[in-house]
This record gives sequence, C-alpha cells and structure tokens, in this order.
Amino acid sequence: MDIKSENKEKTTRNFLEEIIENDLQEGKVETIHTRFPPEPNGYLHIGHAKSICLNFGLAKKYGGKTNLRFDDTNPVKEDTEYVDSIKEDINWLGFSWAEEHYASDYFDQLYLWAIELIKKGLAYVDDQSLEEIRLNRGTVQTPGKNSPYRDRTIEENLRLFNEMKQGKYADGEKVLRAKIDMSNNNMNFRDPIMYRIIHTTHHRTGNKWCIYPMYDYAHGESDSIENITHSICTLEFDIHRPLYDWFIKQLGIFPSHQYEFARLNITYTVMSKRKLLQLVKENYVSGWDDPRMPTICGLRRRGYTSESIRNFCEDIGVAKRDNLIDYGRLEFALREDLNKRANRVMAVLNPIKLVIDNYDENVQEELEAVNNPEDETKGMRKISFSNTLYIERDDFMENPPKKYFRLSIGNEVRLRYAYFVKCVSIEKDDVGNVTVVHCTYDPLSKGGNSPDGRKVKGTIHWVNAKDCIESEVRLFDRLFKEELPDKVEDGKTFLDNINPDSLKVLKHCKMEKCLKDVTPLQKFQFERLGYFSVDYDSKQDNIVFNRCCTLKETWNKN
RNA sequence: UGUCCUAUGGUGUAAUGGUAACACGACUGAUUUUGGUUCAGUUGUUUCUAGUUCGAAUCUAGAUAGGACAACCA
Repeated sequence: MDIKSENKEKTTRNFLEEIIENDLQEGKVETIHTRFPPEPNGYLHIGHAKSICLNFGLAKKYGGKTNLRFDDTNPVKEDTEYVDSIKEDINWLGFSWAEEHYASDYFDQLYLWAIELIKKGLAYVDDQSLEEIRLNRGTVQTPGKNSPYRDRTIEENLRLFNEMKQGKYADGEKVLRAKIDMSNNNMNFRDPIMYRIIHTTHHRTGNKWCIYPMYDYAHGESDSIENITHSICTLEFDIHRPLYDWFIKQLGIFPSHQYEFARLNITYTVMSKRKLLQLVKENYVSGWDDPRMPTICGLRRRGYTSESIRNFCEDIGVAKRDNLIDYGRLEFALREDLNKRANRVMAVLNPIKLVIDNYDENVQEELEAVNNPEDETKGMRKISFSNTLYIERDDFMENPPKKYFRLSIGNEVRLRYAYFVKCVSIEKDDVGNVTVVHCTYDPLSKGGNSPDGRKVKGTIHWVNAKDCIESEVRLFDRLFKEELPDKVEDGKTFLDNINPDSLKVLKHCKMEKCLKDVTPLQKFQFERLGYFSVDYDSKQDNIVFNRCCTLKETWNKN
C-alpha cells in the first residue's frame, strides 16, 4: 500500500504545472488564482469534472485559490436550477471555492468599460441586421467589409449605446461592436460584438438590463476583476485568446492569462451539453441524473464515488492533443475504489431453486461470512442456511462446456461460506426449463472446506430461499452502440446510435436479508456479479439496486 | 484551398539535446472459499522527408494527417 501510493506520487509535470512553476519562479505571480466558470445552462458532466479537478487541483497544489464564477451573460438559456445543481456537484466532487461570483455581478463595471472603449474610438454602435453583419464578416478565406456605421462619432455612439441600455430599441436592432480589423485572419478580430439587446428577465439581475455582454467581452474582464492569474479553458477558445488579451490591454486592467487544454472525450458517450439536454428533453433517458448519463449526478446515481472520479481525472492526465479515453478507464477507477470500500454480500439476480435432499428441512443454521476481504475492520456477518436455496441460473448447466467450473449433474461445487454440494438430479417444467436442482451436501465441509482436503474448482453464491428478501435490480449498458456516437453518415444523428438495450430491469431478485435496511447511494459488491448502489427510487418494500459495473471477467470473453 | 493548434505502443500520459518510460488494455503463469483481488512476467511506441548536432521524440524547414475558427452561444 505504501509502496503503491509512493509510486503513484507524480514525479513529472504536465504543461500547466510547468507554466505555473515558471511563473512562480520568475516572480510573474506571487500566488496563483484560478476559476471554474460554468454557464448555468445545463448540468455538469465528466468533462467538467476534468476541468474542475484541474482548476481546483492546480490551485491547491501551489497554495493558491479557486473561484466559482457563473458565466451568466445570456439570460435566455440560463436558470437557477442549474446554478444549484452545479454547486451541489462541485461540492460532492470534494472541492470548495474561495469566492462565489457571477459575471452578472460585473454588468455595471462592464458597461462603464464599454463607454471607455467608445470614448477611445475602439467601439461603435452598429445598426446592421444580423444577416448584414454575417454577410459583411466575410469568411475564413475572404476578408470582411466595414460596416457603414463604423465611423459614427464618439458622441453619437455614446448616445446610441445609452439608448440601447434605456430600452429604446428592440432585440436585434442594434449592437455594440469593438472596432478592430474587418480583414483579420482571426475571425474574432472582425469587429466582434460586445453587447446585444435581449429583453429577457435575467435569473439574477431581473429586468435591470436589456443589453447583455458577449462572452468575449465579459470573460477576460471578469477574470481580471477577480485577479485570476491562470484562466484555464478548453482548446476551442485558443483562437479567442488574442481578443481576450486585446480587451485587457486596451482597458489597462489586471493581466489575466488564458491557457488551453484538450477537452475530455470518452468512447460510447456524448459530451455536449446541447446533446445531453436533448436526451433529457426527448425522454431518451429518465433525466439529467439517469445512471447512464455522463453527468456528475448521473454517475453519482450510477454508483460512482467522487474519489473514483477524481482518480480518473488524475489518471488521464492533461495535454493539448485531442484524445479519446476508453470507457473502461472510468470503470477501472470505480472498481479500484469500490474494491476497497464496498462490503460483499450475496444476491441472486436470476434465481433457480436448489434443494439439498439430505439436509433436514426443519433446520435453519447460521454461518459466518466475511464482509470485505480487502478490509479486516469491516468484520463478519451471519448468513442463514437451509435445505432450500436460490442460486444463479447461470451457475447450473445441464450440458456444460469444457472449462465450466460450476454446477452440473454429478459435479461438486462449494456454496460460498457454507458446504460442498453435489448435483444429483434436476426437475423440469413442461417446456423443458430446469426448475429445481437437487443436491446432496457434505456435512463435514461446513464453512467451505472438507477435512479430507479434497478440492472443488468452483465456488458459487446463493441465498436462503426461506428468509431472503426480494428487490429490483437495474442493469445498464452503454448508452450508445458506437465508439463515436457523433460520427454519423449524412442524414443521421447521434440519436441513431442509441443502444436500445442500455437498460434492463430485473424484478424479484433474491437478496440476503441483511440488505433490508439500506439507504440510497450505499454500495455493495454482490459476490461474483459486480458493484451495486442503492437507487433513490427505493421504497421500504421495493429496494432498487443499480449496477455500477461488473466485476472484471477473465474468462468467457467471447 | 486561409489562419491557428496538435502529432510518442491498441488507448492515455511522461521523457525539457544524452539508455524511450508509466498507467490502462491484451496475453502467460502463480495465489485464491468471488472465474474478483493480489503477485510475477510477456506483448507493443517516437507520422514522413530533409537539415542542425558527436548525439534529435525533443531544435529547424517542408510534407502528411487530425482538430479549431465564418452564433446578436459559451
């Protein structure tokens, strides 16, 4: 354990750590200050977790701090429902922010700075329509054309901008633009829009404003106001950095700097908020927290621990090249964590009755079982045993293949923590399905070992049919059939790649009675089956378990 | 037919001009009262071409490939 954690200690640095260490060393900054800037227009997903771990992790590592700032500059998409869920998820992940801010807190300051830019001749009010602006912007290969309103006087711009703020104009009638360069190779420099008119109630500022700043104008300034030293974002903002720097330079304010990393992609999942929203709105899943969703709340409900998610984010590293992480990496992180912390218990998902012919049907005895072989402190528990049990239907075969270690007629196996049993006969129904497996047991093998030293190859799990409880179990498979759900032929969408069999609900599963008083999110390993987490839908008389993931299977791979 | 970013095993990530390594996966084997865990081992890598250098994954140039950019989104 010590050796392992020592080995895990990282001796190398990623590119962001290098930048920070250089900045610290050269005295460019005294201490670092990062921020996590979600727009409250959707739930956080595993890609955000990477960003959260980076921003909070880096600050923590170098003794700095991290702000939470909601990037709420577009009232038509944003809602307090989302700010609440975002805060909950960050906390659950195990991070706490130094300060909580909203871009909307800075609307007054931003407005003043816009006036300053107008006065410097660096911004103007444009009357062109949306279409005209788009047309005159040119393309990536051809330069744009100056707006006919580009050379209005400062006085006129000031008056018009004020009238925009007063609500004198309708949505889309006018915008405020930075006056930069309509033929710049970087499209972001072709007189980017700073303010647009939106007559919509904002979740925080209500109806105070009808003009709202665009991302490019608001983000860098917000960073600057908060003295953010390292503004870390994803690669697609790389091309915005020159503009980010331009506004800060023209305003002469605190020079925050932006650094970009490659966003997380995982096989068999989609990560865009728009698409996740669509899955929710169109009922492909039960909600943002559906256990098949890659959202933080979905993963939580699926049974992921925050530690496993943090470990995952640490393991995958960070760089500037595009990446596609195997879904199995996430599962590995979960298994690694749950193996240590989840108590083991026996449950039969697809039951078949097993009757022990030579065991007294009036007797019920108690046997001892280990709660967690990886953690002695978890102790032991009693499990009850009788002549009538349930075992997994898969654990019996009438005509077993070559390397089958489980029950078949004439074969002996160990019932975990109980006895050796040998199958002597079976019963079938009219259509030929096996209904009862009859066995004899070896009384001397109590606890699972025979005094004569004879070995059995297989050990199977079971529950006592006479006092087990029943519950519901939900099994999940990947939500999409394709590794890259977004990669589709013309005319198709990612929705065409949805896996129709991603949810399987099992009722009347048989459980050890010790599971009767569980609470949501409590986790167990059902021996030989996988890790399971108690779902929020659980009722006193119908506990629901979600399968987090299976155990690793090293046989039967085809 | 523009500008910018990127290119290391199957997948990720290191190596900061000096022995290409770590994790996951895959495959062997050992241990095992979970076909789990654990342990030991095997497999397999610098996109290409030229240049600089005693020496290049690393620096330079070109090529190729992938990605980003033409929202009154963030």
